[in-house]
Amino acid sequence: MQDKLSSLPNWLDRGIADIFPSGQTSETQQSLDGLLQKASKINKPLRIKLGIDPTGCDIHLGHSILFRKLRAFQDAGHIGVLIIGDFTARIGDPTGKSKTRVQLSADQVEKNATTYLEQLGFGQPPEDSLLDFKTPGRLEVLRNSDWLSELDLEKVIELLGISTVGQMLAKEDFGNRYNSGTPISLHEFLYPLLQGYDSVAVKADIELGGTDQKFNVAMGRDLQRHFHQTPQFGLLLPILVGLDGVQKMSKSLGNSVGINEDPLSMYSKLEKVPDGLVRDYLILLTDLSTEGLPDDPRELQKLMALEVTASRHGRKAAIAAQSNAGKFIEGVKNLEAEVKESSISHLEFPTKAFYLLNAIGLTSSSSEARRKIQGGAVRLDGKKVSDPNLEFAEKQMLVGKILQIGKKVFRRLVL
RNA sequence: GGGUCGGUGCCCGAGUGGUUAAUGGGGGCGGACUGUAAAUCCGCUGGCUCUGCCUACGUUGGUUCAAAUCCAACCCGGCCCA
Repeated sequence: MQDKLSSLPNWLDRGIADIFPSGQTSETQQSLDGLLQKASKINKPLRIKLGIDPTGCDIHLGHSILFRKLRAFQDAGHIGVLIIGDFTARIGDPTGKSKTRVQLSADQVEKNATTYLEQLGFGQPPEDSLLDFKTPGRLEVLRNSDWLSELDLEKVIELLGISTVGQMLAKEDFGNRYNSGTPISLHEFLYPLLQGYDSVAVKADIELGGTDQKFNVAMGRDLQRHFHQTPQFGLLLPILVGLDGVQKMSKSLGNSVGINEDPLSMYSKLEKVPDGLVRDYLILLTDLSTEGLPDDPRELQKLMALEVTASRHGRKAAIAAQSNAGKFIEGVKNLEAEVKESSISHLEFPTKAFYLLNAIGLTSSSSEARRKIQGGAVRLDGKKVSDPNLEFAEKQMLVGKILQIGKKVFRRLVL
């Protein structure tokens, strides 16, 4: 097992959670290593499937692990087959879900897909983007509605016959939901089958996915076998734990870092990930060698934040972000150029402190603004504001000053 | 389809006629501390230019001076039976 893994090239081996099948080579089933060697011998690139659900709009670092690996395959000369699950998105992957997904309109799905591709670097030179869209023969972008919307009932029944209720309930998410009495709709059983059918449709040699996709990827193998194809390999990558250090990175959990966030935000978020995660982040999100890393946890944190930021924005921007982040922490005194500005020109004077906070969007309600002030979180030019009803008679009392909530949120007030 | 139990704030979960914007826990946010963190302690956690007003306990109606709490219908779900 160990030998087998180590025989893989380094670009492929780094940060892998699971490869299956991983058993010894047999007559009918070769190892992944063997498959790669054969491909290079006969000069036939492999087809690497990666499916994405265009349900949200923002790609975060957690997603980027998969794209980074797909890119590595591209750079090694293989074909990335990016499947936009425009059809399956309408069902919703039940993985890890306990609630019904909102049904997306076809328009919305299409819009999301476009945003996804832009974020992945569509139209950009390969050196600036996550995936290589430019080099001929390295990427296919497909939509699974192309083949899934063609399925007739007979075919659907055939697909349903390939799996059993027992197998479905053996899937962790379904099993948990079933045992805890949480509803499972029948159509959700279709999701793994349809995703598996994608593998048949694109004749995938390898499918990339997070470890939570094991069931779906394995289902792809079953379907390929059923349709007389050579079953794909499953290459599972770890799920990135989010900034909270507990749950997987997810925008809705508020523990994520968007792939296109500005360098300062990205760096600031990354430099405070829990110590236990720092090495994982380095391995999964950068190409940095794990040899000779600093022992001091704080230094390691900073290094990781710098490297990850650099991988997205370039080294120069990352270094600037690191220096600015330091100023944020030292406090408002040293803060100069890099503060966001908020216009107060639309405000009517006299105005009260809590109203100001809400009007420039620092809080989501005026009640919240009152609470923040009462809780001692608000400062104006470093001086604590403790009365929500504090009045400012005219603009001149505020222009140029810096309004602060907590330790990390600053706004310079301008006209 | 029948029986039965249930649907409460971001989540879980108390409350079964009246100091209930609704106990408690989680999460989140803020303060102290610190490595910017973790752990710990403290505070906040519906909306509104707020000494007050408004909207909230699946939905809609009803009973009552008064309902999350009682009644009816409907919607949604679990379990058992078919």
